This record gives sequence, C-alpha cells and structure tokens, in this order.
Amino acid sequence: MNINNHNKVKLQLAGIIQEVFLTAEIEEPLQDIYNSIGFPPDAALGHYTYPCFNLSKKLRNAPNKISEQLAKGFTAGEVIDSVQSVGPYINFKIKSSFLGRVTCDEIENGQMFERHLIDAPPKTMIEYSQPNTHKELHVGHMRNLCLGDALIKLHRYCGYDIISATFPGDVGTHVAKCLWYFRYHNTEKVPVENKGTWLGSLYTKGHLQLEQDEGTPREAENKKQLSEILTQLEAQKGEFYDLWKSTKEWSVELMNQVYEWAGVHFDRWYWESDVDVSSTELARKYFEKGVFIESQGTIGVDLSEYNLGFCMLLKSDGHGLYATKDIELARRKFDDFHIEKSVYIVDKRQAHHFAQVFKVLEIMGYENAKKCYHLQYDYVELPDGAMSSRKGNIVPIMKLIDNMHEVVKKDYLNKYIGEWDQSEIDSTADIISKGAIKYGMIRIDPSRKIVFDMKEWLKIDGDSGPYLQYTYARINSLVKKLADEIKAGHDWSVLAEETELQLMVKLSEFNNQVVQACNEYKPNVLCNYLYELCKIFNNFYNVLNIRRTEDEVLKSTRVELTKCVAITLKKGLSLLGIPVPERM
RNA sequence: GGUCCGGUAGCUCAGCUGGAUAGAGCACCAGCCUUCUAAGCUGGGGGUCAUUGGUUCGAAUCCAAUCCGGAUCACCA
Repeated sequence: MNINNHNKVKLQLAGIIQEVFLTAEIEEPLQDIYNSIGFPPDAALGHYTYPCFNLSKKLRNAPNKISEQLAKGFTAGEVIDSVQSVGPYINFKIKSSFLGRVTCDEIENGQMFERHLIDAPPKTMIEYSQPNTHKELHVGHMRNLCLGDALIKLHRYCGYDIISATFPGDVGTHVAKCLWYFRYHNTEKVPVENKGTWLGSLYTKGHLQLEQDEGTPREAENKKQLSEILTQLEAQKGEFYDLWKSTKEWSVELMNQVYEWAGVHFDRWYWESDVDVSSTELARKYFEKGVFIESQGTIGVDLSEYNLGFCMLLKSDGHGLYATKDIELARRKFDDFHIEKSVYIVDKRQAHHFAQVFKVLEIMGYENAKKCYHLQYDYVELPDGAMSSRKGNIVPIMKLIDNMHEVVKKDYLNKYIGEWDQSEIDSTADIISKGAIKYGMIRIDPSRKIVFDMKEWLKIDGDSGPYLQYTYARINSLVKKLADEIKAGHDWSVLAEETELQLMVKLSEFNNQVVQACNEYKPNVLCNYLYELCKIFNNFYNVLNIRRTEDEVLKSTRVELTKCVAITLKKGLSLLGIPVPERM
C-alpha cells in the first residue's frame, strides 16, 4: 500500500491529535487523522486544520461543539503554537522552530529528497515517444515526450526501477509513400542539413499526390509501384530497401536532435521492423493452436463478448497489423527486462487498440497482460482541427523551439548583450525555451486536449515555466549578493511573519505532491504545486525586504528559507525535466 | 447506435479520495522600481461550476438521466 504520509509536520500533528482524542476517549486511527488534516482557506486562520464532521456521528454531537470542546485539550508545545476552534474546524498554527527543523533543515541536508516514499515499487517499463520515421515530428510528439520524461523522472524519484523505451514506426505504408515520391516525383536535391524534416515533407507530398491521382489512369500504376516498394522492404533487398536504410537514418537524426534538446534518453529502442516478421509468425502459431480464428479471410480474435469487437491480426494477404506487432512487443518487454509492470504512454485514440491487445494477450494465456497499462492522454490539435502529417497542417517541433528561442532573446535576453557572454545568452535562451515548452506541455492535465496556438505559447509570463525559472534565478542572485552580508547564524524560531510560515508549510508538502503526481500519472500536479510555491515566495520577497532586515539572525534565517525554496524548486523542476538558469 | 474522455470567469486552466466565502494565468482597470532581478508584487471588475433530479448535516466534487463537444468501433498506424 502506498500511504501518502510524507509530510512530517502533518504526521507529527496527527500524532498529537490522536493523543488528545484518547484523553477524550475518542479512538481514531492515525492514518485517518492524517488524511483528514487539511489546509484552511485563509492562512490567517491557521496552517493546518482538522474538520470534526466525521466525529459528529460517533459522538452524536454537533461538529461545532466537538471542535470547541476538543480544541481546549490542546496546549502549545514543541509542535503546536496555537489552536483555535472555528466553527466545525480545529485550526492549528505550527511553531516555526518545528517547521524549520523537520522541513527546512531536511531540505538543506538533502534528507527531504531521500525519503522512502513507496513500498516495493514494481520494476516498470515506460514506453513513450512512438514517432514514425519518414514523417516530420510535430508539437503533438512533444507533449508525449515531455509527459513521458516527467513520469519517468517522477517514478525514479519515488524509488521505482524504471526502464525507458521508445517504439518508432519505421515500416508501413507511410514509408512506402515517402519513398515512392522520393523515387518517382521528387525533383529537389537532398539538402545538406535537416534531411529528416525534408524527408517528412516528401511523405506529405507523396500522400497528396496519390490522393490526387485517385480515379485517374495513374492510380493503377501508383499501386503497383507502392506494392513493389513494400515487397522489397519485406524481402530486405533491392533498390528501395537500400533507400529505406539510408533515409531512415535521416529521420533518426531528427529524432535524436529532439531527444537531445529535451535531454531524454531511452534505455531501449524497439523498432517496429524488429517485430515485423516475428509477430506474424507468432500470430500464425496461435492460429494453428486454435486460439485465433479465421474470419472473412483474415485471422484474429473475436472479442465481442468483451465488447471490443474483432481484433484482426493477419490481413487476408497474410500481413500483420499494428496490433500484431504490439502483441509480440508486449511479450518481448517482459522477457527482455523481467519487468513487473508495463506502461504505454500513447494518446487516447489508441485506447481501443490497447484494450484489444491486452485482452488478446490474456486469451493467449499470458499472465503479464494484467500488468500492462495504457496511459491515455488527450492529444494536441490546432485551432482548426487535428494535426495531420498527411494534410501537412502540422507545427513542426523545431519550429516551436526556434520561435521560442527567438522570442526569449528578443524580449528578454538581448538587453544583456555586452554585459554577458554571447554563449551565456545562448545557453540561457535554451534553458528558458525548455522551461516554456516543457511546462506548457505538462501543466495541462493529461486527460485534457491541448489546442496549440503559437501566439499564446510565445507569451511566457504568468503561470509558465519561465516564471518558475525566474523565481529561481532571482533567488540565486539574491543569495549570491547577500553572501558577504550574513553575520549571524540562523534560527528558525525567529520567523514570525505569516508569509514566512506559509512558505514553510508549503515546503513541507513537497513529497506528498510528488507522490501524488507519480501515482496518478499527472505531472501537472507538481506543476501546480511549484507554481503555488513561487507565488508565495514572490509575495514574501515583495512584502519583506530581506536585505534591509535589521536583525542579523532574522536576516540570516530569511536567507536560509530563501535557499530552501530554491533547492526545492530546482529539485521539483528537475523532476519535470526542466533546467534552471543561474540568472536570467 | 455501443464504449471511453471532456464541459468551471470573455479566453486558457486549477480545484474532483465530498467540507469554511469556487481559485489562478491571460485580457481589462487602478496602484508599486533613487535598484535584494518589474519575466515580479498589491488591489478591482468578471461565475446559474452544461442541465435536471438523487444521496448527504454539507455537492463543482459522488450517483442517475439529459444536452453539447471530441475520440473510437475489421483488412491504416
């Protein structure tokens, strides 16, 4: 069981509440008390709150009365500063010395980020990024990439042994269309740079050309040519096989360019071509065994009793389909790495496909089928509808990256020309672009659609990656600047301003939020948390002038608190795959 | 038609394991830089949480029905 009790402040408070309850002859499990503890809507009311509604039934008394009576049982101590009954709630203010000791000290010495968070996490493979070669990568692929990378980092932080895998589609009709256009229609020279992008444009042209030729005398000829290409690719010899091998590398180059930009690494690349032949063999074997059936000239499994329709695995021409390959791949994953769980990050349009694949695996008697999970996120579309490489109405990934770089420099960094090295301006622009794009992709709940509008994306104020990075850079400059001015040691107990206490309370929640983001496959939970942390910090920063704090101990303590925010922010952003600049 | 996912401010989204007056960002209005980075902060206007019913002391949150939008349902991937 994963009990999300990683907030030490709350846990201690729950223990105290339990003791006080016992003296009033109320028995409540610690975990129940912990789970009930919440945050008051207004920090002025308290830092944590315990609602008494649930006790109302047990004690047969009004929650207001219960709260009023129980509140009297609490006394200020090491943990609690004050207790107040407000209506049905018991509100607690926590001592800054305690908050500092179990939260800030642990952030500074690193213990906060090394806690045991989840019991016996299963060894897991996470498959994400399934782009096709011979097509261009667009911003839709970027969402998948950012989401997958964040989830892998979150899982690893929580103690999972994770294998990251990618499954690019390097075979199929899209490849044939691309090569067909390349061989029979293209008149342009192969560019020296960005061959992958250029190749992707040939696919689009090829598709459009074929569509145009439909119903004309050329249609039959086109089909013959396409069929010949596919035959050669299968036979793994001939002019088109050679062309496939070299052009595939161009696409891989583009993929690697994007992966390098994103800082992602795959432990395993599974190519669709790797499982092409073996998957159809497997399907035939299970047909001979009588597990798969023949229907209308095809071979597959009737899943209508599970309301999943018919899952076709061999076409009437004997070729396999996507499901055929995924069945073979699913087994390979477990064999190759002895994993205990297999996660697929693929957009929701594939929900039916994976439901079929997992069910077929089960029917094949494969027990690991139950350990497969399809994380279905909603995809990225344009204001005028879904993106489609076929139609050519896509926003290429590199275009977004390039535009972002340009805007960041033009609007924010060019003012440092002369003051900073050009290399620092460039690298900072890169970091900020990553913050803007990755945060933009991750901050939306995976189950929600993203409508991509370039103009909106290039606005990077408010709730954005650069806002968090700016907060970090600001702290970094501040701490550097004040390093020589610190003349005293720090003492958490001197912090008394509400905004300071709020910061500590927020910091204490870090691990809870990370675990939640991980368990629910929702990195956006962490985005929200970090954003709120920054909001509180920026308020603190504006309300209290740290540098002009006269009391030396207070000044030193405020600087320490500020450092804690920076450490936590950097850690949290790193779990989202977002780097931070030293200054910006 | 079946299944699945969404519907919260003008726009983009949080909040959804039920709890205090439904929150942010953008946009709009009014303030705050003789410098701890204004990519920031403070305040303001702006809501029938799609609709209706139900469960409950209490519903944006749970349940049911309806409406709207999207995805998907045999030879594409």
